[in-house]
Amino acid sequence: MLLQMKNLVKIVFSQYYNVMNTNILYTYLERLSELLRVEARKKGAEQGLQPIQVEILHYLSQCNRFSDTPMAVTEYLRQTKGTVSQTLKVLEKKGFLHKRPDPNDKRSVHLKLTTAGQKFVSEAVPFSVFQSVCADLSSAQKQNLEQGLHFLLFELLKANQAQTFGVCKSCRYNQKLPNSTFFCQLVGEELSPQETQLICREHVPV
Amino acid sequence: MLLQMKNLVKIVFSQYYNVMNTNILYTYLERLSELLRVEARKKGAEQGLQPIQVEILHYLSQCNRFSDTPMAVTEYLRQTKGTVSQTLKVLEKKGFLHKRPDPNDKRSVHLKLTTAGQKFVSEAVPFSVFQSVCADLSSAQKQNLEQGLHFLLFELLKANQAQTFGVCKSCRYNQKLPNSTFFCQLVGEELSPQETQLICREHVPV
DNA sequence: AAAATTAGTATTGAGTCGAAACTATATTTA
DNA sequence: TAAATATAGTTTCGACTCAATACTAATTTT
Repeated sequence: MLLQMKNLVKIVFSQYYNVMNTNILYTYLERLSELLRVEARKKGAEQGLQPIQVEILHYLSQCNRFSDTPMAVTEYLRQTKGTVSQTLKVLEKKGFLHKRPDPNDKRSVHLKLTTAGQKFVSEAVPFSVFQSVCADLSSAQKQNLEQGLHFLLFELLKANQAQTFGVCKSCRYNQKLPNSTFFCQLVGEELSPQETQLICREHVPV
Repeated sequence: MLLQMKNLVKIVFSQYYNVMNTNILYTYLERLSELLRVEARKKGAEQGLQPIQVEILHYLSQCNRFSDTPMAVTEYLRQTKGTVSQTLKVLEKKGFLHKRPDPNDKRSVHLKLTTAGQKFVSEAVPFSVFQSVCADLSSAQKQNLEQGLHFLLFELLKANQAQTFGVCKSCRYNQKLPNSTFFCQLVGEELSPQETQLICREHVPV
């Protein structure tokens, strides 16, 4: 590398300079994004999984029972339903999830992780390097980052008129009942405390 | 949507609960990353460009004259040189860049954006929605975010033994000369002030 | 009862991506 | 200085993503 640079010393050729007017935040996010993607690819490759497949498994491990359908995955990942349908087919064939027909709507199916799917997510997401780097953040730094990213994410989603896919705990429709359970005013059903920590496609921020 | 949820009220079926042990920071980054990618895809689609092609053009608009080769792009995006070679071929065919042989090393080529390439980057990166959302951040928030992301990015790169690809201004080898120019102690060449704001593949943080 | 909407699948073509094999040039070493 | 090694880049292959389009079947609206 050094040697190669010694040669570069001799090089002289014209060079236009681009003004650096681009947002540094964008550059950081773009790089981090690419890095995460490459990391997810590496992790997934051990099981023959693509990055998008890893993301789908991760989503399915976090979503509630109203949000585990192909359409919900489609909205979450902001892709077309055809694309998602194909990828789900691959994941099913590989044994990471299976489909259960909805008992009430015959058009609809529910996606459930198999044991292999759950195992993969719990072991591989988020990958260990990321976790150890996060551990080095001070709690103030961590909170600042979380707040900032939350703001960016939700504002971008708002601008795209997309669902926020937050957890019930932070949803307008979620109501605390006296007996330490919760109630969703949209679906009109009771939710256990654990359930309020899962992602919902109908989430509306308070 | 509402109507559909009314039906869900009737649904009763077993549900296992996954413990939410995953890092919220990771989930935010993963989603932001996917959102940025989708957005880049949309922007690029108008010109027939894929997300990765947009990223390559963006990189080439920011890198210095020692870092505009296929190998540098490969390292920056952390992919294989074969993949990058293919993508560059497409970008060249589409008229967004052209290749210039290196006068000193006959193996090497330099990638230069065409006018169309420069025009695309300056208009499309970062996309306008992102810019307007960033404008709503307080300067303190912005600084916190920048610091936090910078930390995550550089620590992850360090963990992967990857080059940091920072700008000369923040490089160990960069030396300020009295006459408001700079000097790179690695390549042994003078750098103009503008040049010190460009990305270098040999960057080593101070 | 007819029309419109919704959930999901299948097909097609351009492109990504890693792996592997390859060419040509440059550097190291013996 | 000749041989071995390293480096920059290209090509080919096969599995996969992805948007677009067309499609089926079920459900809701009119």
